[in-house]
Amino acid sequence: MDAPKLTTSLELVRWIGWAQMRAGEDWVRERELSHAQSFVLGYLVQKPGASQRDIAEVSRTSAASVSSLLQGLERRELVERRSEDGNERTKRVYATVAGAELIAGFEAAMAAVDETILAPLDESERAALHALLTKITGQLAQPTR
Amino acid sequence: MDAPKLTTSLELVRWIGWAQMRAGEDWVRERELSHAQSFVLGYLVQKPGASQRDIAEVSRTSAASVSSLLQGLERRELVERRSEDGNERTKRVYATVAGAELIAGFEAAMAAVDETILAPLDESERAALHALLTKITGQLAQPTR
DNA sequence: CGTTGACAGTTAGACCTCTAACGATTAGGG
DNA sequence: CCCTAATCGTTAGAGGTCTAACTGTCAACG
Repeated sequence: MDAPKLTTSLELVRWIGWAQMRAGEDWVRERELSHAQSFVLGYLVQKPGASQRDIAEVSRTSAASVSSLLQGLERRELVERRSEDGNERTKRVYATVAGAELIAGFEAAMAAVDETILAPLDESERAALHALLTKITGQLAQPTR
Repeated sequence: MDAPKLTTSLELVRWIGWAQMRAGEDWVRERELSHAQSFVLGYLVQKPGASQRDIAEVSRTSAASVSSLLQGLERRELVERRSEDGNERTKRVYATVAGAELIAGFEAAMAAVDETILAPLDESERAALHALLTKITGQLAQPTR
């Protein structure tokens, strides 16, 4: 999706964010992962043992989608589900070694994309941009971790 | 989708862009439009008479999706398709008055969201942000119009 | 205890988007 | 002219996400 006019700052933000997303999606596509799957896998690397409930909340998707999405990841042995703590109702989900390695590759690719996008700015400009963006995001609802 | 850590500038950009998109999606959802439909309708308001080919290219979606997407918009009388210029192969698409009104409401809503997001910045900060973002986007592939 | 209500996860069915294959129309070169 | 190739749009089938309804588990309270 292109931004239509690119006049206001936030149209520019939309455009940049979209360019990032497209690059990331290209990367995961080549590995036959969906955007949602890569996000969930990334979350599991940072939060091993998260419940499906947690995953649904953080990725702002439905519990039903998480269920089928994890089925796919489990089939490819990127993820494991177990019941623990004598709790048969909740399932804890863990990324496997293969899953963690995949995510490491993804994050490296995204960092490279970010570097490309920021290339036109020098150090002081980057610092200024970061300060302005931080000021904006401070006002928005914080992400859940 | 939340951004995971929010440390780098581009993670912040992702986060802001995502907040915008979510707000926009809420708005169109209430009107029973998909994100893709609202985008296409918006494009048609700016480019009356675009071909389906054009629409697919600009919205970076498949011609097949455009086809069924326009069927939905046509059923709701937000859009019209006609063949013109003695050309029976290409169909030209136009937003109806109702369609244009819907988009006007959408854009007003998005402008309000943007204002809320930018609220923490004063005039000079906004100018600085705009300059930095322009410098970045100048390097990226320009949108197709 | 036993019942009732809340909670975690799965399944069923609808919708939307995609890729691939297909008609139909147009343009261009012998 | 006509044959070929390219272009525009549609249809068919697969895959993914959503909502709603369901099963199974836990907790609380009489």
